[in-house]
Amino acid sequence: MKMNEGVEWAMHSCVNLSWLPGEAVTAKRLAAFYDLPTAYLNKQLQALTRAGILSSTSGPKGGFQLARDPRNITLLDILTAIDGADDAFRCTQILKAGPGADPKADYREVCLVSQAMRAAELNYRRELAGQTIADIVTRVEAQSPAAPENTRTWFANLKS
Amino acid sequence: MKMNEGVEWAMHSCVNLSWLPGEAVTAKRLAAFYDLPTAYLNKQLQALTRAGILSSTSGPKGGFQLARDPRNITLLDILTAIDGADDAFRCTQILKAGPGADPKADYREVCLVSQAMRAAELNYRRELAGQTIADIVTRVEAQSPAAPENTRTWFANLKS
DNA sequence: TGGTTCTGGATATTAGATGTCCTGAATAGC
DNA sequence: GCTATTCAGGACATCTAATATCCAGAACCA
Repeated sequence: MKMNEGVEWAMHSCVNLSWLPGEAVTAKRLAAFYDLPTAYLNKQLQALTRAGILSSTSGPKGGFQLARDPRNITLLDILTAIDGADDAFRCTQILKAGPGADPKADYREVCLVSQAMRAAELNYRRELAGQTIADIVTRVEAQSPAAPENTRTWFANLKS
Repeated sequence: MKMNEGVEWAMHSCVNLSWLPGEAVTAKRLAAFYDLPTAYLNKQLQALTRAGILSSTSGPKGGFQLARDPRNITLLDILTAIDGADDAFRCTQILKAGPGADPKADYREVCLVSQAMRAAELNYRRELAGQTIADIVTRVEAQSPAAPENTRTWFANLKS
């Protein structure tokens, strides 16, 4: 059970973009910031855009920026945009192959192993839905007060 | 983010074994019950054995059985045995590549994105640790009172 | 018009999950 | 002791998904 690395990239990208409001940042510059592969990060940013988390503009002076208030972007929003909405535990309904199975039953609903796993995962997602990018940003600024300004000057000084 | 299917197999196997106490059940018979590939299910049962959840005996009349009381086998025990103890979200410490990074810091601990994701996952695991095989069994028996007896007769009548 | 950037599809590469096979060790029954 | 059965575990094959690159097209600015 390993999560898409793009989730990590996307979350950090959103934190950085929250410090650059109203500014379009290109995928190349964001990739350079953390030394990530540009084209692949671009794919993640596209996914965030399709999900309505970022907005994008083409052409020179183009790039990505947050599409809405960081207080309204949850960690679950990002996880879902990058990794999809499917649960990690997938009930393959093995009970259906067992003796005494009801062929009409949907064991993804009925099976109690499946229910227990889904309940735990639902809780996990609920917890991520309660955490916003703004929450993270607040904590980062408390931990490293210079971070916002450092980020802004880094992006301002980056040539290419 | 997709979980190993073996987790599902292992949980259902443990439920079945709880209805056959003191009896050694071969991997072949367990596989036949749900029409699973024998050799591969055997690998999962071996993992459960290494984790101390099952005990195994070789030779004729050999097989697997629960190594301890179902009330003392949690869903987390099984998940960990099959899928390992690693978190799904792996902090790759991309902050380390960023400007102004502390080369000595362990960002798996410091990074606040990482912390938020780890906290949610810890909660998930805590919830699974609170659910035992005995809990599942109790619910299954409430839902399908005939299940234990049906399982026992099925295994008793199975020839090969 | 030319250069820049996002969009999205095609494709390559790699890692992990899934599944099979085989040898060896343990064990029960004869 | 001999044989058949079963687990233990490594080697290997296959398949799928993640990771990564590339390119043609559209949007956009100067």
